[in-house]
Amino acid sequence: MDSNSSRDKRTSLQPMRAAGRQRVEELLEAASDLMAERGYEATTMAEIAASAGAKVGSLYRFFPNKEAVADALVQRHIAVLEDEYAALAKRATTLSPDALADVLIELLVTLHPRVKSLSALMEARTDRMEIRDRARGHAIAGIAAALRVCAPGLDEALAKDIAAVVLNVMKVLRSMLAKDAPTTSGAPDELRQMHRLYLTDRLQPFRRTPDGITDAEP
Amino acid sequence: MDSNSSRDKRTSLQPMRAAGRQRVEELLEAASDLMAERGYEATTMAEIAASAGAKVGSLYRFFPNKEAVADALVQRHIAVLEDEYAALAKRATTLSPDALADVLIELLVTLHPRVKSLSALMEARTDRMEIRDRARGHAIAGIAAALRVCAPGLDEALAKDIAAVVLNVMKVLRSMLAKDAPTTSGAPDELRQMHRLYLTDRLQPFRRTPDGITDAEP
DNA sequence: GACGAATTTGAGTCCATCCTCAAATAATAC
DNA sequence: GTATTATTTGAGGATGGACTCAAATTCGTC
Repeated sequence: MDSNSSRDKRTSLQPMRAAGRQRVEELLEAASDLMAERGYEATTMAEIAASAGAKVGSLYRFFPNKEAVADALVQRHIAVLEDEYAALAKRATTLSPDALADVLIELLVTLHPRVKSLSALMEARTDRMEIRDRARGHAIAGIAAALRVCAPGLDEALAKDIAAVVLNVMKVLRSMLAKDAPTTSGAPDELRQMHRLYLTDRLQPFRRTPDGITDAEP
Repeated sequence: MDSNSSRDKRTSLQPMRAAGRQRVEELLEAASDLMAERGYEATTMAEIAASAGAKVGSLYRFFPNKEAVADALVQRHIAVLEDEYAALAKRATTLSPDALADVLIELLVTLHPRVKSLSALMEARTDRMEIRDRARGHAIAGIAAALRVCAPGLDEALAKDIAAVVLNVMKVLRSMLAKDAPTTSGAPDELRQMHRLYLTDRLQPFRRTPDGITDAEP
């Protein structure tokens, strides 16, 4: 339908020079920090620009509106997650369900510096939810794939259901560890414990063994 | 410090007549519905009034500002939760850990009609977070109390940590069952399963028996 | 029904924030 | 150096939504 790949929302140019690309980086970095800190709504376009050492005009040169900034951030976060899940799927062959549980649940925490504003952006309510839905879909597919590497024979649909649970546990752990966390100190460990119990229970029947695959017994 | 109990934020009168009390009910009901639907920020004062068949002026007669509306809603939600947790603590003597796990996790779901906007309000970022923190505190204390009735001897601090986990699981289940839920259909059951496994594991050592209390063994 | 008090009204003020744009400046090509 | 193109600037325009208030209306009481 579209002759070129640009969004039909008004004008917004791709940066053509090194300086422009650099600016875009700075703007997105600033936006990510601010939105992670205050949330999507509470972050203003002027703040983003100022925090990147620029003026609003520059911001609007590269992004047609505020939502486009959020979308660009989500896109980048998706890319990071894709990479990490791919890497994890490779490692998963050598991991026991227990070990996989631990790696999975810490993933969002260790990845935090690279996807700082992800949770704030996933919570934000905007007109087009499509990108956010895709992000969630990618995350679940990635986790499900890792699970099935570790536990071959695990039903595809079931793997996605389990992945949805795992993703939510990851989110809760992240929120518990946030700096203004209003939770008791032992809670994160309890959460980890619950997650381990659950994944062990779910993956044990399909556990990969050195010489093959043990069959399930109900 | 204050001579009377009213907030120092401008004027706002208590309703003096039946009509006024009725209006306040309608306004809060409308506010709860709208905020549950669209979130705190996206709900405007004019919408709240209109949805209750009133004009903004009436709304501002009883509430000094938007935040006061949210606070009043949270207050009411807290009261509902207090009641429910108290009732649950009574029932808990007769419940096995398994049964308690099931009752607990469904609580926020069954209570939903009465605390519709609670999750939206807990997410909202406003100046004064104090009321929200108290709400969370009450919820955790209520859950912890129920746990300790079911499992006497459970350490108080540990009970709170477990309660924090339970509360978060409840929240996730609620969000999974929301009408625009973006999750796979089997996910809620998986979540319930995880919760059961966890609580069983945690409470089993302190399980109440017909003739007393079995001691813990690590 | 007359009086005062509670309630309702809705037009209007104020202000924050998104977004625009024409002109200035900097980088690149030749 | 000059022409061209990319980038920056920052003062507004436009909008929307929180909040105000004086006047109108309704309610309760005697």
